[in-house]
Amino acid sequence: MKPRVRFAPSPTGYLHIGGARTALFNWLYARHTGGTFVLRIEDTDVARNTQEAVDAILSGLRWLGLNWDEGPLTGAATGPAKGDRGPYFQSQRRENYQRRVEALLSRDLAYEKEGAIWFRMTRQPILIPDLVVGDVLRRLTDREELDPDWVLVRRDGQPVFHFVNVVDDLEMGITHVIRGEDHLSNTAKHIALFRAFGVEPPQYGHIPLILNPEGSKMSKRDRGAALDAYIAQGFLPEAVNNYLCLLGWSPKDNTEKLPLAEVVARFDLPQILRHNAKFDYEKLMWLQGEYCRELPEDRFYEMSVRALAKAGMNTDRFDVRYVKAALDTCKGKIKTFGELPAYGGFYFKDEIAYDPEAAQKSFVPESKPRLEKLRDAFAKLTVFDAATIETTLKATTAGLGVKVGVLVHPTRLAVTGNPNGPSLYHLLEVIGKEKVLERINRALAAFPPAV
RNA sequence: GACCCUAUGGUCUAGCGGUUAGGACACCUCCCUUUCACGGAGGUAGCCCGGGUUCGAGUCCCGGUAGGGUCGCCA
Repeated sequence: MKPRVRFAPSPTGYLHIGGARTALFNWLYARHTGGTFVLRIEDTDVARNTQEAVDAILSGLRWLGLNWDEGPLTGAATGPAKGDRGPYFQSQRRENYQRRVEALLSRDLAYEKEGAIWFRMTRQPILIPDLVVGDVLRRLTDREELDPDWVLVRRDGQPVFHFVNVVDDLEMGITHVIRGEDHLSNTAKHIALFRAFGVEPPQYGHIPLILNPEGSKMSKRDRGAALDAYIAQGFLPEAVNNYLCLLGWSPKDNTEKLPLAEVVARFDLPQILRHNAKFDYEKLMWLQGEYCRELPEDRFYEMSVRALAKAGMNTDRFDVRYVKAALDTCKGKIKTFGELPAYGGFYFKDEIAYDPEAAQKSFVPESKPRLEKLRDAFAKLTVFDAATIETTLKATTAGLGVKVGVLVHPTRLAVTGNPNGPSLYHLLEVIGKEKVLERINRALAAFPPAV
């Protein structure tokens, strides 16, 4: 029988990186084994559920490319879904829970107390066979020693997580439960419930947690915790996926950068690590840079244009060849697309704002006549390409008896407003002689007067 | 507090009784480039502690310690 796995988030916040990693591991296992990946929305906490959170889960998974074989097609709880084990929103599965409660009640495996319905929990230690951790014998804690029973249905009629989770896994035919290790202790409750229903529990695989750099569970205030931040900052899903694969799983051969398709082929539960991993934003950023640098041109352009538009820069008013040439000088230099407006925005702006700190260093009285000399040399050029520009600039500095940097820095600042950026000679070529002269003149006017 | 999981450089990890303990990120130095990146060459830095087992333990066992998780009418 082919494995059936699921990702069952509760829509109470944003999709966080730990949830995304759990989804990814389930998806990988399904794809590796030819099994089925189910998405189920656990919206039983009516007080904390939000529609935005549901939408964020669906769009986040789609952005990562983690397509589900069964589950909702839209964020609407009563909307369309694919798969024949639905509904896939727990809020739409009330009758199932009711039926299951009654079954337990009728066999005295559950009872009512103080308006809630309680499960008669075994006092015996429960063996949790775990595909990742190994066999775990869970004993009662001292608190449970007093009374191991636990609530199935709250006084307000709402069934609790442990109950609905088990009922749904049972009815949806889930064969492997791959989830965070924070559920390991609670698995004893789940196993006992499955047995109460007369069925053997699914197989479990508890994966290690993702910790923040301080060493505790990632929370929303931690940098890098929210998936939508990556989307907003112009990360690439392949980079995020790749990094997430490396947190808690290892290809065992020192490979760091590997495409998802290869992970699908190599992924399996036994190679999942047993210890928690701290989230390393820098390493994710490194992978992001790697993937960004290798992006095919058309995708790079497409994402660049979108990032610029988001920052209010409309590239449509420029010639396509100009846009492409401009973006070419940025490719391989930026890591995320969120950096692009600040890095290469000068290509698409009319007014250049000078970096104040750099202006103080470069726009000094003694460099004014030098920059004027360069401007005059540029003005005489009939060919304005990178090579000619470089030769001209170097000849000018040589004539002045100064280092190349003496002209490079003020020129860059005058034309781009930034202390650094794409190759100066190439960016000047792209911008074109006319605009370059214009910008140099404008900068010259901004120079402080000589004393 | 009880129960459970875990323990290799700052971080992610390889290792599965005999290795000069390997790789990656980060960091430092140099080269390339008089921007910033990329790239190249070096470098600093590690087996939590204590007992066993063994001719020999990062590797196996036990005990500490430390970190994490769980003990809700949250999920």
